[in-house]
Amino acid sequence: LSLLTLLLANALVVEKQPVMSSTPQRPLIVKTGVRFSATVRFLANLPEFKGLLKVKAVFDKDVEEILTINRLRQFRFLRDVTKVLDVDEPGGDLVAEFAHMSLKESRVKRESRVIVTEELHIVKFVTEFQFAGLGCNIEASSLPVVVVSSSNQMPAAWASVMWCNVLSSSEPRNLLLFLEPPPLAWQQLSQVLSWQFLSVGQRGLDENQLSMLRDRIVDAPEGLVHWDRFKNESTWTWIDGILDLIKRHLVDLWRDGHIMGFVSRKRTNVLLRAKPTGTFLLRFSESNKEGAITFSWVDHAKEPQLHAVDPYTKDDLSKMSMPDSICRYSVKEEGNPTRNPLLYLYPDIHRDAAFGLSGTNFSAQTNGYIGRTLVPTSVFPTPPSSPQLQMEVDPESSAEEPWRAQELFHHQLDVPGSPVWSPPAAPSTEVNFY
Amino acid sequence: LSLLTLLLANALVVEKQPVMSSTPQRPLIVKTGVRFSATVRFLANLPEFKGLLKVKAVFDKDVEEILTINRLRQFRFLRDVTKVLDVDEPGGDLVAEFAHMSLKESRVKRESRVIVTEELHIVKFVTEFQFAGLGCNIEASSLPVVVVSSSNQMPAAWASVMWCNVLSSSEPRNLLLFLEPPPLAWQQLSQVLSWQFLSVGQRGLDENQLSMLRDRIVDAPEGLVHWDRFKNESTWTWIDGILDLIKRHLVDLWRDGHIMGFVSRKRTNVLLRAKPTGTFLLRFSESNKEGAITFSWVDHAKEPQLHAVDPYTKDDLSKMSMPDSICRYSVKEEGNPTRNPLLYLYPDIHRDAAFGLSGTNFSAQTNGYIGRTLVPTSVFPTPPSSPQLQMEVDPESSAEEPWRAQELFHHQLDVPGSPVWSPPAAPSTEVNFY
DNA sequence: ACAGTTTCCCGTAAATGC
DNA sequence: TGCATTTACGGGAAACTG
Repeated sequence: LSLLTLLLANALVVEKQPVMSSTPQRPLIVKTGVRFSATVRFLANLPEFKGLLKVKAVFDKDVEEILTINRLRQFRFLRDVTKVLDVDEPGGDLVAEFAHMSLKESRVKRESRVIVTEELHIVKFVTEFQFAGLGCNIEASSLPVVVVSSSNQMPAAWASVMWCNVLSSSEPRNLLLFLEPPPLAWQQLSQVLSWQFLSVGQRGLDENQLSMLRDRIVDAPEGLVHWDRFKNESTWTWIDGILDLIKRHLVDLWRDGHIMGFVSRKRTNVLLRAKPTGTFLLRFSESNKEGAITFSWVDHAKEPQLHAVDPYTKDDLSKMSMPDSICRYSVKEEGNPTRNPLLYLYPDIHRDAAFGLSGTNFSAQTNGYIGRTLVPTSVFPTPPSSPQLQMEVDPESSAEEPWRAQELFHHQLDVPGSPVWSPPAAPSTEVNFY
Repeated sequence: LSLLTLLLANALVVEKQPVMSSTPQRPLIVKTGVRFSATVRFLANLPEFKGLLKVKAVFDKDVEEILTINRLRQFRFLRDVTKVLDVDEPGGDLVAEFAHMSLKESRVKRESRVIVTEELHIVKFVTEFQFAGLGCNIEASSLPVVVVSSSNQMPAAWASVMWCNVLSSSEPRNLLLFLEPPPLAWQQLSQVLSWQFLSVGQRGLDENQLSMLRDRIVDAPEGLVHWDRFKNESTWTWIDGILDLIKRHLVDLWRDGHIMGFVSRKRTNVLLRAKPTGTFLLRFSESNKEGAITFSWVDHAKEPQLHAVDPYTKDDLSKMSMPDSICRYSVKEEGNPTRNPLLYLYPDIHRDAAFGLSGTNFSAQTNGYIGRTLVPTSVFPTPPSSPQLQMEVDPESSAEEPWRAQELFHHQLDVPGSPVWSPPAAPSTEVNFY
């Protein structure tokens, strides 16, 4: 009998994914009061057990030892907690699908050294099996679960899940991981980060992007990243804000590799300086707390000169999409007609080839009304009037004469090759979470 | 004893208002699962009853006769349904405050000829009073209550409440009012409508506005408005959309009387035609299903000519406020510098006096980044230019071909005196960027 | 007072019911 | 199938709680 028990214990497998999210991007985080689902699959294909195996979900079973050290929050299921294993399709496995699970916190005094998004919980599925008068219990366990009560906890929860998943390959499962969170090698962390971008934006991070992130995140010479440092505002919160920005507004551009994104200001200057006037690139703001993206362009009017527009946040992009913001961008200099200084996406893609003449342009009169459009506009100070503006505007350049446009045209023909940064061929590096 | 009963019955008064809304604009509508509060006050100041009167809230008490005709939805309270009358402040009345009431629908088969937002319900507060071994019951009743389950039912619910409130002064309370809803005299309805605007926007409707509404709403010569007509899309739904627009984006402008709003296109033309070029007014779109607002202006360039911009919906106004949209509005005519054609708010208030140089203007460079602003722009076709070009003038024309830039440049120098449009005396009529 | 955490609730989208 | 009505839940803000 004990042999049978072991066999069955290894035969139960738990699949768990959030309901409502067709692309399960952020699994293993459960929000109280929001339903989720789990499927338990009996791997040994023994249809003769059909109807005999009743599975029950139990939250945080057998973690008493944890509660003596850390008094974590306790939760209970609201409904739907037992199912009978049954064949899904003819000849298929025995499965039980828990479709409408939902957690509610049991109000007990919490007393823990870790914050709630560092609490790791477990959902166990227990089978009680009656056979020839003898009973035995079989269990299957979910991956560690982070329970949140509000979506404002999602970024922190997601950080925990990432950290956990990286460590699970090397360490035995440890629900008290965050009491003494081990550091991660950059090599490991970078892969998980890249996978985030792949998951959210259908494209991972390339060498150059990872290199910039490494410079920003890793300070220790050994190449380790510590949990406290990773979790702080200028690391994960910053990256998560960018992921959010991509998810909401930039999926297409990111997927197509039109966003260099993680590139320092210094390197931006180096790259663009070697290019003709009007070459620009997109990069994420390094200072902005919430995700933000800006474009920088080069102007060789007299001497090489670099400009960057005030970064766009999600609020800005909800007013006008990035392609529109680029294609309609206007610079106004006193005495000159407005113009769009953005001509070539680095290295040498024509602006409209990359960003299209997207969306609605000026609409004609409709129904007797005059159409209108918002035009993103920057005003450039005119040379004589701006001595106090210490910024990057070269007071001499100012593009007032028509010959300058000729120069632009000349540059356009004179496009050299040699892309310093080339988009990766296909999203490659990935970490499998399932 | 029966005398005492009567006395007490008249002495109970119910105050009812939604929690969470400091200005109780839309009361007597309760949403399932959302808490509301009610205060029951015992008018006869008899502190000796303190602690003896227990009040219980009952939903739809004694409306059995209604259920035989109309099988309405049934609801029950989730919690907090009994309170003991107590003195609030020293020497004050006896009151009971039901602070956390909330309704849940009891699932029974509904079978009614009216839609759910026409169902009228009642909350009764019942007192059981024990005195010298004798008991008597005292009741107090709320005003009719409309119960909704989602905020998408609020406009319809609000229509019912308005209709009800007008009729309650002339008719006895009738929970089956909407089986045969009586028509309303315009005189009555108009007052309620005006009060809505007062409540939402701190200013009621004036004679002219009401007159326009009357023309639109009342068709019967007797001056009656019928419920079915009022409730339809082009009446209440339209008005409610405008109320919503005011509440979200236009409170200040409405309060200050800068929005004429309800004025026909024809009358707009008459008013503006008699005014100098650049005079404009704000009116609500009559065709747009959701609330929308437009501005019309007059131009005496050659012959008197009226223009109106494509109306702004709440989506548009969430991208840029109305004052900003007005103060930064730009018209682009080929060969001319852009200009703002809006000079004087009807009758003769200078634009900036009414709408200020509101909000953030073009910000200079911040943190090394170049500031940017959205400029609402319309392109006007120029008479002589090719007829098929009358729309779709690319605003940027990005100076890619030198001859084209020269042409633009030439045009710019060749600015004719623009006799059509004369600048006003006060600060610059140009779009102010700083 | 304050930070961490949860609850509340609008508005939209999806699901449900008839 | 379509419409009426309810449920689901993300996200922002208020409320809670030590």
